[in-house]
Amino acid sequence: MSSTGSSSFPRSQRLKSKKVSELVFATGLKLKAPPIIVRYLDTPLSEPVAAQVMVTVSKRNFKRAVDRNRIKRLMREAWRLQKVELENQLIADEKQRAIVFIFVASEMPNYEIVRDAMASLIQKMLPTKTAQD
RNA sequence: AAAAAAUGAGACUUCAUCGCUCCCAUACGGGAGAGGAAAGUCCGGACAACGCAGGGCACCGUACUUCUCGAAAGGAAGGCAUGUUUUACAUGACAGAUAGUGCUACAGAAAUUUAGACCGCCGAUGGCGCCUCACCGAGGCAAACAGGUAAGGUUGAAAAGGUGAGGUAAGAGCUCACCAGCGGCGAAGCGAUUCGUCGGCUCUGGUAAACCUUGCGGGUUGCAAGAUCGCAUAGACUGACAUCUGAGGGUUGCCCGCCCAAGUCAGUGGGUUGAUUGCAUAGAUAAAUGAUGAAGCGCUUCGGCGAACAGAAUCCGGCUUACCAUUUUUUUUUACAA
RNA sequence: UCCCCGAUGGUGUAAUGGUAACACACCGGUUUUUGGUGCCGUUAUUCCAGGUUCGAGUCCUGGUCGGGGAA
Repeated sequence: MSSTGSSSFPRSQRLKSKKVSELVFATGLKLKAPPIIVRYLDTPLSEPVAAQVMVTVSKRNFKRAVDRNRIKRLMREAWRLQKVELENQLIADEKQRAIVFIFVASEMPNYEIVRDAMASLIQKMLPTKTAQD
């Protein structure tokens, strides 16, 4: 496991396992900060990282691949720049976490909306973690 | 000058910081990184597997000519047809309806192996009736009985060439002239085709984006093809057929042919379903190509915006569809000036 | 990525190239004291745009939307 958090986001920090993702959708905790919903679960991961993240956008709301690609890139960028605090907390607690971000609105967002929603979600995930301890 | 249409170009640029994917490097570090359509998947090709040689049928595609491209339903030039603002553009699945079969509703008298007589026209010829001529017989009149007739009317998308003249009892390509279509011959052209001439019109409605016929072309399946490694494994039971005069299999939509052949097929019930490669001078596999700031440039309703269509998944060529600002060329219309 | 299908009233389905039919639902009328039942009626640019044909839901071409399959 990498010793400290940083603002890089390599492939090893992407959630790719079908089993883990199904487990997250079935039993993970759920938090809302419109227009994003997050589901997450503390579980052992295949790679030695603090967290693995997946972002999704429904094809039903955004028909064109260009729009879906842009929203997913904005969400990844917002996560990359704000994840350090949560990562450090997880490393301190020696836990691994699988996280899925779901974009549920049907209108194109700008970067400020995505960044603020992501910040709100990360702050919400921190207290619940500390409360369990 | 404006508007509209068609057509071609164009598809923001540079720098810095933080990141992402791949490659090179021991390391520091360095390099590459979405489109004109990446789209639709409509054509064609590369590549791959299958067939053990080969042949036939079925099926599918295609259809004016010449040239061109590795090939194609692509491109260029030309011919013909249709349309229009009619002589210049646009469009065209432009082989065959005289090989055969089918369909052609309703309406209409009649809708296709020279059809069809409802109204109409005629009734020369034959017959019935009446009248006149003093006979045999001849002539006339009326009706429309037999019958003739496709000129005219009616229906329909379509009624069996069109117009005119002759002809006839009335009519009819029955005859003639011109036109249209068909066929033969000659000339021009590589050719599609065009022009001229002759012939008969007894055989000629439409539909082939109906079956079909003719010519030409196509083996089938697609990177989830395929290859390698790994993991698992299984025998059993039931039924059928057969053991060289041979079941079954290779074998594909089918058949012939060819090859293998002692066990095979079907069902019940079980096991496995990971990775690498294929794969690229962008290149992954829950799928990278982004965010922020500055300057320039463009637009602006002076707030600002970076645009429209749109995001590589084996690759290449073409087609089709979508498309903002700016701009090239052409055409048309309107206005103004000379 | 590759290969295939489909689209008909509000819903579910029909329809040899020849008047778009049936059932349920909705709405209106009628019968009934009222409601139900029954009876009568209304409701479709056959997904869109072109083409072939005398005539297209059907045949052909292009597009839009929806659905399915693959080792």
